[in-house]
Amino acid sequence: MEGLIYFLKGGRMTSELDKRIDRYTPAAIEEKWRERWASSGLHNTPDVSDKPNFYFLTMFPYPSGEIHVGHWYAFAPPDAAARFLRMRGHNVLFPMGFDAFGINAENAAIDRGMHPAVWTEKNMAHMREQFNRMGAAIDWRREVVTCYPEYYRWNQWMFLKLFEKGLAYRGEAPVNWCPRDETVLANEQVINGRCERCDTLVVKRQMTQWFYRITQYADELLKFEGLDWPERVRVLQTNWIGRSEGAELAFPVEGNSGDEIRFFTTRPDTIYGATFMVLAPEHPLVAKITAPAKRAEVERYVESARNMAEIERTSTEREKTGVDIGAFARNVFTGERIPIWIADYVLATYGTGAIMAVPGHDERDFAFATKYRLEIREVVSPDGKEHDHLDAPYMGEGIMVRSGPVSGRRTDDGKKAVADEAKKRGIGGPSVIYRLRDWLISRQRYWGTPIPIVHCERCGPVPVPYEQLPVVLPRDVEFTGRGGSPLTHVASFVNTTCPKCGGPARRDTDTLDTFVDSSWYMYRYVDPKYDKAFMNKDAGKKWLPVQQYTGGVEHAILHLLYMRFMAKALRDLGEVWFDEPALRFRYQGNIVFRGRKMSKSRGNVETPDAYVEKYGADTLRLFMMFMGPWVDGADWNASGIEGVHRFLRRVWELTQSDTEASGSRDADVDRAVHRTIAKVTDDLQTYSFNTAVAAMMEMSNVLQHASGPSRDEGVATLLLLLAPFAPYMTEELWERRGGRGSIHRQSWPTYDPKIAAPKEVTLVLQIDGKVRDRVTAPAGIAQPAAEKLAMESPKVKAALDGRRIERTIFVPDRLVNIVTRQSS
RNA sequence: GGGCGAGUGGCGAAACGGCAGACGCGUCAGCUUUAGGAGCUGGUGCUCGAAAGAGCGUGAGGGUUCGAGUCCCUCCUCGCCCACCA
Repeated sequence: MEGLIYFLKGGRMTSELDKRIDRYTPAAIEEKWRERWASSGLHNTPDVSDKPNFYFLTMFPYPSGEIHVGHWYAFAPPDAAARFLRMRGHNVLFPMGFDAFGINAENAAIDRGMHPAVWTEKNMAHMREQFNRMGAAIDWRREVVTCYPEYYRWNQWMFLKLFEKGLAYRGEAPVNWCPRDETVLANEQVINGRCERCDTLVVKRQMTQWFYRITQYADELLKFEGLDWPERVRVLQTNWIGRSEGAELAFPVEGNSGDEIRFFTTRPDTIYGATFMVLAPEHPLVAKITAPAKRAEVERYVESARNMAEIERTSTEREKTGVDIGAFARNVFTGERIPIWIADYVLATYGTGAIMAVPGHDERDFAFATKYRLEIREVVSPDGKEHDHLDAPYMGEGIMVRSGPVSGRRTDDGKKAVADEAKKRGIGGPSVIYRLRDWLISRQRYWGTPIPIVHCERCGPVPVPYEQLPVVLPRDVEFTGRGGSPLTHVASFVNTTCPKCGGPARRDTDTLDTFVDSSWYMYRYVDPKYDKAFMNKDAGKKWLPVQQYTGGVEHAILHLLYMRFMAKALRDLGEVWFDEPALRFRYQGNIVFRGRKMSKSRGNVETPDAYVEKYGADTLRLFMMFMGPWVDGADWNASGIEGVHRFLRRVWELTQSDTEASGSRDADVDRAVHRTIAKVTDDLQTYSFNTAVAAMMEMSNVLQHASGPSRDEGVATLLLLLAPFAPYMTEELWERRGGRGSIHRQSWPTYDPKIAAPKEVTLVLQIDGKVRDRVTAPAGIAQPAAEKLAMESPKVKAALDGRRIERTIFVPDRLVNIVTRQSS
């Protein structure tokens, strides 16, 4: 069969027999071109060519083992978009790699006894093969794999650079701990109080960990200037960073210790209503200032808060609890002595871990005060009148009452007045805080980048000297799944000497969060084998920043925020020359299966291989793009795949049949062709793949019923338009029709608006907005002529009977609407 | 509880404020075929009607407009994100 296809190539079929034999056989065609493209290096991208460079990046996958339909959805449409840009005259870098570190590999090792490195290699080999079957135009020479020492040594290098700059630090903080994975998690990896990976309830633990100081860039990360990113992603990031303006103030603790409680508030104007204070149970002052009589009760409460799962503790449904610690602070504005409580509704990790409670004007404080019979005082009134009793807290703006010298002011004005007054008295002043916390980057896991730090009893944490990088992850370890990270048990790795004093020391056994790996991989693609720096800057200058980035919305906060942070940090280290790593971002929606996320544990992962086998990769690519709007994702249902396959077969048949070399042009066909060029070009720029495919289907329907030179040219044009979508079949047909070189190296067709413009239009005739008739008119018909046509319509005449014409609306080439009034 | 997004045929969907349902799936009828399949031609929102045609139709209700799936308000349902953030 295959031989026959080769034999027949280029020739037009004449007999019925030949026609039947020379059918579309995707399997043979696709294999043939996979080999040819690989050997000719068709997808290799030079750093310099006669065309302008364009860096088109799609988020690299985790090597989970299988390219599933979700991957196809993420990669096939961007591949088409990248191919389109190539035909439009760009030198497009479309690289691929693997985000190869991570906990799954380690779990596979524990479950199956296979080393994570072996498991990962096996998976990558399979997935590369699947990428190739997809027909993705990937330059594999530029592949990046994050678990190789030549990659992660630069991860370590960056860590040390950030450490020098104070952007990486070791600190004690209440952190998220997953008891099952036995590791800490970043805030961003806790989903509904559960571990992102294994769904186990996360608890808070006080631990010493490594952090990247992302909060230093909070304000800059809120700016999206010059970025063409979807509104949705910008909003998600903005909310995640959570900027709040207010004041940070301090009230002294009663007694001689000189202690004070610092707190943040967005409502300094309500300070005269602060009738008590609340500390987080973990607040460092608790142990110090608790009254001896209350100590036992307080300790019990602190202990129970510590053991509570994060989700339970922060549940809004739960009734508030707390304990009076028997200490007092002074509200320096009212001069009053106010009680200090601890309660777990105050979070140690936000602000200063302490609040002034204003029950009259805060819901949570109101609920707490009501339960524990604490004073609720009105200090803001909507109308300026004082009320003796509040049934509910009043959170709105208004006139300040019972507020000493600032009474009678409006709250917006009072905010500033109180903050200024506090500053004058030396107890604080205006302040801004963020919801965003520093990025916790250390993990107690094996399969990741070792943190290049040595702990010396005498010198403390000491950076590994740059010339000793990489700190290689030891291969021989035992995977038991218990007893913490396997690294802690590898004596040859752990025991070392201090680079500073030469004394005995221990290596840090934590590894870096894999989101660190992926925060800079786009710089590595330009020259992944470069061994003098994390990036070959000469090559990088030709490509970066990324002009188009695509990936799933689920990374809107995690990866996309870390990636932006890393670019800014590297910029401040003098290592990159731009503020933002990716100028334009577009996301695809999720592919779900019967309304649920596909996952191996649910056993509902759909593999594309069977469809590729049956219909070919071109069909599956096209189907992925035809299903619906790319941003919306889809519930996987392959029932429509026959339709796109039939379309490809029809295109194939179009190119097989005889055509008339002579004959006259057909204006209708020419118009359809040029309109389709316009539509597909437009849709590819806006990622509206589904309507682009629909337009090509319409075009092929027109061509099927046409003949002559217009048809022949139309078929050639259709192949070019279809090339980014169905690269294999179009390449085969291009060759058979005697095309020179690869179809993928051809120029994208252009269209003539004059040819695309319709000659005739259908004018809709309306009476009072209701459609009464339709007439055909020459395009560009003027209003008077159109109105005349309308008045000639019998249906319009009938509908106008007994009505007086008030006015007429004319929309060129579209409609005439006659507005009437009942004549009396 | 807050924020964002979405509700259109049996299904996936399309529609610069201007012919609702392009394109495709499914389905029905016809042609073709020994048969199955594939292919081709045509129909297919709902209701009434033999037909011509008429009426009704974009989650519900109101509004703006000559004209609303599209803009505004209220509500309902679903999805995503955040969720005691001071």
